[in-house]
Amino acid sequence: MAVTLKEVAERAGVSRSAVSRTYTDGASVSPKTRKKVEKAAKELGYSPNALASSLTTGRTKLIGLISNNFHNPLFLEVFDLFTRRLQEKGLRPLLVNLTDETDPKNSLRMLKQYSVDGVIVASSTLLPEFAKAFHDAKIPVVHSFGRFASAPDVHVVGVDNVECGRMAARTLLARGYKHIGFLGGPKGATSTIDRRAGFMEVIGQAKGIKVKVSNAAAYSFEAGRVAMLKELKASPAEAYFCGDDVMSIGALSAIDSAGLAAPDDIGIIGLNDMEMAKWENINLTTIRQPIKQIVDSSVELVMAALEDSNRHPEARLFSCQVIERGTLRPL
Amino acid sequence: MAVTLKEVAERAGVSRSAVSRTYTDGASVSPKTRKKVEKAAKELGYSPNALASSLTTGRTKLIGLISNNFHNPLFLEVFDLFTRRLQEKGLRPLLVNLTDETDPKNSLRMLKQYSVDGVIVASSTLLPEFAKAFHDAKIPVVHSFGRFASAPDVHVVGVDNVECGRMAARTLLARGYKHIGFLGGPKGATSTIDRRAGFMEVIGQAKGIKVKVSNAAAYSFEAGRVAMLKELKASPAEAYFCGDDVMSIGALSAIDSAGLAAPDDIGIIGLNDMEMAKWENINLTTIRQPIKQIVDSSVELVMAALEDSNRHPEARLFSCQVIERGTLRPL
DNA sequence: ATTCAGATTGCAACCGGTTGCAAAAATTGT
DNA sequence: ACAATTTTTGCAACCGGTTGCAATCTGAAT
Repeated sequence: MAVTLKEVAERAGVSRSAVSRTYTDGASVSPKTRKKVEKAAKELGYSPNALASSLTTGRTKLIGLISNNFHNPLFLEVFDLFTRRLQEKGLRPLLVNLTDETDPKNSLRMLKQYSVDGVIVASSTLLPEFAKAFHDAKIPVVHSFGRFASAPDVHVVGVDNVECGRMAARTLLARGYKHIGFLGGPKGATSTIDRRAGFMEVIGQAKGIKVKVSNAAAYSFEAGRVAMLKELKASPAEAYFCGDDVMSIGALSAIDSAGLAAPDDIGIIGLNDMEMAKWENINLTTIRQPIKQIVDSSVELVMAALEDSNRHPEARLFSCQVIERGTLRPL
Repeated sequence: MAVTLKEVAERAGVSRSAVSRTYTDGASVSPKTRKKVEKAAKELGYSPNALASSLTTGRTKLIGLISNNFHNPLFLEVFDLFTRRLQEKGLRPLLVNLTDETDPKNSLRMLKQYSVDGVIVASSTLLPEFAKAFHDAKIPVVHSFGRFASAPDVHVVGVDNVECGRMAARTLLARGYKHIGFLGGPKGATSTIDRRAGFMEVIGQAKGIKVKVSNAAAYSFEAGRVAMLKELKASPAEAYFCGDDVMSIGALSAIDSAGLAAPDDIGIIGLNDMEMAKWENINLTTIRQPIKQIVDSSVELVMAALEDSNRHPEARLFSCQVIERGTLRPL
């Protein structure tokens, strides 16, 4: 079917090794034979079979890109960035959708079958067991958007969610809100737990502030809307820190439905700064996660882990930044 | 590194062939040896190397999933559906991002290197040259969301955009709009060209209707907003058929910025029915593309093409449906 | 012209599997 | 118990590459 190395070798009148060497850099080939080979290859339309070579080299250049976030628009941006960056580095993403997967075993088997060189787990909600399972199978893995730990099991790159919580609280306090709300994502999500801790820490140090805490069922529009609708029934706070941007938009929609408006009646600050947040009809004040940096750093880290597979697990944290838009009262 | 077939064979006290056969269905193995092999495999944690086997079988079960739509939220849904469906069928998506690729050669080389069994091009804006290039290289390819042609070069599955245009026009006429607008996507996009043709056909048959046509620079929020802002300056139509949902949302935002509202001042009908369209604060009347069916059918078709690689190119078209929401005046 | 180091080349074995073929084993019928 | 079938098994070659090694070639130095 496809053109093979052997055919090229015959046509060029050289050995198979010679052909192989022209396509492995660092190998010793004279300019003369290289010319011959390249000529023959071009005529035949040859391109080396990466999978076959992986057999001997032990490297497929395949990276498992694993996620269960296929409903948060932020992740479209994340996939865009990951695929481009991996391509730039000569790696190929094998996309794995873990949406309704509960058993790490299955995904592990799948990844082993395709002998991926490494794995990037891109999710803030995926159970750490998954990343752990890959790690235990000696597959280099980095957990992007994962939870920070000072002594992590696996490489982690993301943001310091505790600090994000503090940042949100400070932002709300600075604007003079006295009654503020923490509207988190799903209760069990580590991101929510951490943000809440930071949030409460700062609030606790302030005086005369009333807080209320609640959780949405998911990081989604609908869950955000439902949660805010519920808030509005029982004396709502003046401003809320919402679990993420898409939840925030749900909350804004609830506010609007109730005949109220942000920031005049209720303030909202989100988290992520996804593309949509800056749409004029949304114009959401939010905390930006530097996703480009997280992605680039994840790729860099997985490559480093490829080189040295018992590299010590590392946590890389990036700082976030408040993006002022129109859903919080001005300073 | 990884456990190989040979080790399992030794441990189980059988030949390598026996092990191989236990994992290829349809092969002849006695229950007894199968037991032994499975035991040894379990103890060793063996899983067969799909890439190595692809060498002899000629099938990698890798499917190139190619797109340049990483900014339209609809495509997150599309990727979700594709990855799940492919996984269900035992295929693995190798994701390729063509965002800034102009030369089909590069992508072709990349796909050949990884000897994908087939390719799914998921994009309505990608140049047909790409799909064509893969097809010429004898790689089974289906173009999802591609342009219908009665004698297509490659397998196509999508919707009949001409009919969508007609449907939009009929919907607007039925609501009594007399001055209507076609606000298309980028001028060169075949989807826009086709929809416009259908739209104008129906309008042409109606009496006393005024039409105006314009194009946005891209299928994006910003382009939709800019285009509508421009419309609003010079006597706008009463209602518009917008290139797609995300453009529609941009247009709605422009309408809102101008102090107007839909549907009271200006009506909008979109196309796609992406998840966001039903968000309460958007509530967009739109034409639904049955993306689940398109995806499932694409996967089915690519699998069929794998079986019979000179299967005659086929176009599969699905019908769309108007989804009534709140951006068009009621009937 | 000779020597020698360094560069280039081909041979052959190997990577982790699959598969056609013939031999061996199990099953069937009588 | 024996022959005829059918099933199971292992051997060995092969898939498309890579790579250690020894042989050959090259050019510079003597």
